[in-house]
Amino acid sequence: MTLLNELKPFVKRLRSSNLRPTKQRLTICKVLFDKKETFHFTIEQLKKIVEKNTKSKVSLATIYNTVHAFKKKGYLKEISLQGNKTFFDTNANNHHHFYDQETGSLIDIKNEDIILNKVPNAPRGKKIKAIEVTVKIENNNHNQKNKNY
Amino acid sequence: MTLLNELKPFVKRLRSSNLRPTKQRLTICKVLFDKKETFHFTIEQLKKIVEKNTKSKVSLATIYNTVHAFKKKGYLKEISLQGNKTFFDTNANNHHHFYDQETGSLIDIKNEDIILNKVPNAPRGKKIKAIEVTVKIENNNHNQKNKNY
DNA sequence: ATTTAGTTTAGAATGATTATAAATTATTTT
DNA sequence: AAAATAATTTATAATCATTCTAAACTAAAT
Repeated sequence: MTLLNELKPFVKRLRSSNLRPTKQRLTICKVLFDKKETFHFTIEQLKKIVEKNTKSKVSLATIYNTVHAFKKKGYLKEISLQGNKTFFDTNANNHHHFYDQETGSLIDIKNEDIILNKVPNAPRGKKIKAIEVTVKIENNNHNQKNKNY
Repeated sequence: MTLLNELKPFVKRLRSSNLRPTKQRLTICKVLFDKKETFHFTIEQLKKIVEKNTKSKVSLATIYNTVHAFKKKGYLKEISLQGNKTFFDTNANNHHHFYDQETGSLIDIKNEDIILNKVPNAPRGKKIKAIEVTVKIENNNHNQKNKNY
């Protein structure tokens, strides 16, 4: 009954999106949205977390299907990054990122911590949908010349 | 001899980067850097252009090798975008992009056309290497409700 | 001219993602 | 509540981009 209660809002949310509240989807919801903090993940990572939580296997295809369904409904954001792995973000609101390519680490920047003073007009017939800033970072000592102290 | 002359600067450039000026690399240089305007491309696109230009086959591996070598030397930039295909940019300077996900089209925004007024400090031990802004655009009439005129 | 080192190449290997089609499960209809 | 239906899950195959490999080739150095 505790279980039922904690899943109730997800059942509602899924139903309202025309997604059937299946066991798999509810587990994934719990893993993704029942946290204090938002976070970033890859498909493989999510699969592992879900399987650890449920102590049972979930098909990789289901993870892909569900993540894409959630993305389409606006519950998840796909993050634009170089490289071949796709990252997702449980923070679906507009916000920005620090990205360290050397370590692959990704850190959220709150929307209000970046202010754009000047933005060009969208090309003819188009309008701006979102603005995403990626601040690429590297180690402080990177490229530091050897100094003789 | 005309041919030799127009390739001379590329020979020089390659040599100075410790890259041997091979036939393939020189053709790729010509395709990439002998244009008035910079442009964006994928590996497959570049392969096609190069083969049309030389009327002969070039190995896909060579295209990959060369593009990565040029990127490492700073002659090309890899563009961060969602999706599985990697885009490169012959404009290696700092600049930003409009991106229309529906059409996949990518348009340069000059660095000076976006001004960031507020930027957060890099995390501890890190420094900012580059800032990239992606302005996502969509059709003007997207999501427009039907109106009865 | 010979040697050495770097480059190209075709094809194999890998890794992420998508497609497929049968089995299962949720919902709707009766 | 049982039967019919429609959506979902699943394992596996297929696809696609990218990287690896090792042999053949080419440029540069001796």
